[in-house]
Amino acid sequence: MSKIVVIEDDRYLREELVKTFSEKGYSATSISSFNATESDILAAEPDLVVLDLNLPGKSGFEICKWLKARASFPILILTARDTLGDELTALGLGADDFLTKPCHPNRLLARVERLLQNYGKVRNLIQAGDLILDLDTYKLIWGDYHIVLPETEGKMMQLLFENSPRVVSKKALASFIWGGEEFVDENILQVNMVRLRKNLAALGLDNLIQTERGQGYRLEAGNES
Amino acid sequence: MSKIVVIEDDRYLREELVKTFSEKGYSATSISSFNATESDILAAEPDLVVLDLNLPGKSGFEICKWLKARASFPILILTARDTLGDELTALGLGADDFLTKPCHPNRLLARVERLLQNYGKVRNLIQAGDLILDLDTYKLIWGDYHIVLPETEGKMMQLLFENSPRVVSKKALASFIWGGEEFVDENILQVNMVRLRKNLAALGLDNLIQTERGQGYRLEAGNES
DNA sequence: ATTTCAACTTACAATCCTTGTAAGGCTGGC
DNA sequence: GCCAGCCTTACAAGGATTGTAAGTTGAAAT
Repeated sequence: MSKIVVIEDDRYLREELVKTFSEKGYSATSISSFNATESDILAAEPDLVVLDLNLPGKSGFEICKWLKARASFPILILTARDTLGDELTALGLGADDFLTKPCHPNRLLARVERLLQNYGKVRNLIQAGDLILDLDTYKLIWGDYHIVLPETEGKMMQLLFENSPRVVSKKALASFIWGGEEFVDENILQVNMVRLRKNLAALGLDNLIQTERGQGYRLEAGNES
Repeated sequence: MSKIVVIEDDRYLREELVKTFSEKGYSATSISSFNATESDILAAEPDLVVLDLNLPGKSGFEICKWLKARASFPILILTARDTLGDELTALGLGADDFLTKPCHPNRLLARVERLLQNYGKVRNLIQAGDLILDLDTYKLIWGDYHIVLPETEGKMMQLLFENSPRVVSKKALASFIWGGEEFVDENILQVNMVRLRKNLAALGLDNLIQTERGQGYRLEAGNES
């Protein structure tokens, strides 16, 4: 059965949620320490995340955005703050649904069920800014346009997505694409970078990938908050 | 701007909704006669549909299912019947969101905005039963599994999807795939059918496409209501 | 201004995937 | 058993993708 991870700092509600999901047959867990929240979530390999916005330390918005850039599970925001602004922000960052507390368990379950069914792990989609990348086919979506990249270029895109907007070294790219330990030829990487950039330009994305001389490449994702 | 079509039999609410959307800059229209609802909607080429469940004649559920099999725009159900069962049914049929009347305009707008942004026309997805087909890449999704079909097989799938569960003649398939008027070779169609079936079997979908001797092929989509 | 090294660019050939052709085998209904 | 309709397999042409080779360009430092 699907695995759900609950991110909620109120202990009572957290356990209530886990119980609700468990009773419905889901494998539900939660995170109780919020030091390395994001990586803890990734490590748990969830099929869906229920995320509170008010957490000690980092904001739920940040976590949502971070996760969406490197994983494809749906994120359901569950918050006490009933602001339309919050809802718009969350949905803009890629959140898949937005419910306010208190929330009837059946309503929550219905939404979770739908997300798992419709937008679940099957669609390997990751997101950076206003770009979406399908990891199965390397279809890149931007606004009304899309393009299907060949595998090598798609993998480059993937690693750049996952680290956006940080710099990715050529070494990291090469080992991600070809898996090899040592880094024999650096020319082939550049060739593929040219090809990728050409494909992106055809889409209208001209300066998406920037070169950091001596360090590597960086993807500056588009308009977001 | 995106085009929204409102399907609602209550005249007052219908005009209210159209006005709400228009003021936000959408191109909103509605349908006032419900004789050929489904084809009217398709003919309007919407980017999103707001659909009431209680309509004179056919049920909203039927319309939702029919549309999802041959178009890729998101469908938002807006209904007065606040039953959890309805919500589950609608979402199971592929509806993308579910709101109950009365509904604050801002809430509705926020949801519409999200659907257009996240799951809009960009992703060319059509649905038949529990299967999903991406028309850009011909990625076929079934539960936890997926496969990427080559173009020819993907097109076969598409036409079978759009007519499911009715029979599609070989002639129709051939002219859909190759466009030609006359139907020269029928062997190539069978070859591709074998390949498609082999690919489906690898996914676990063994008897998905049935042969109707002398008539054509038929796609019997999986478990649904 | 010159040097130097990283980054960029283009052309070409090997490889793999997809497609159509060909030829024969199977099957259900009469 | 016969025939039309359907299925199956093997093969070759064509195209897309990938890596190789061999340069040219450009920016920082002297």
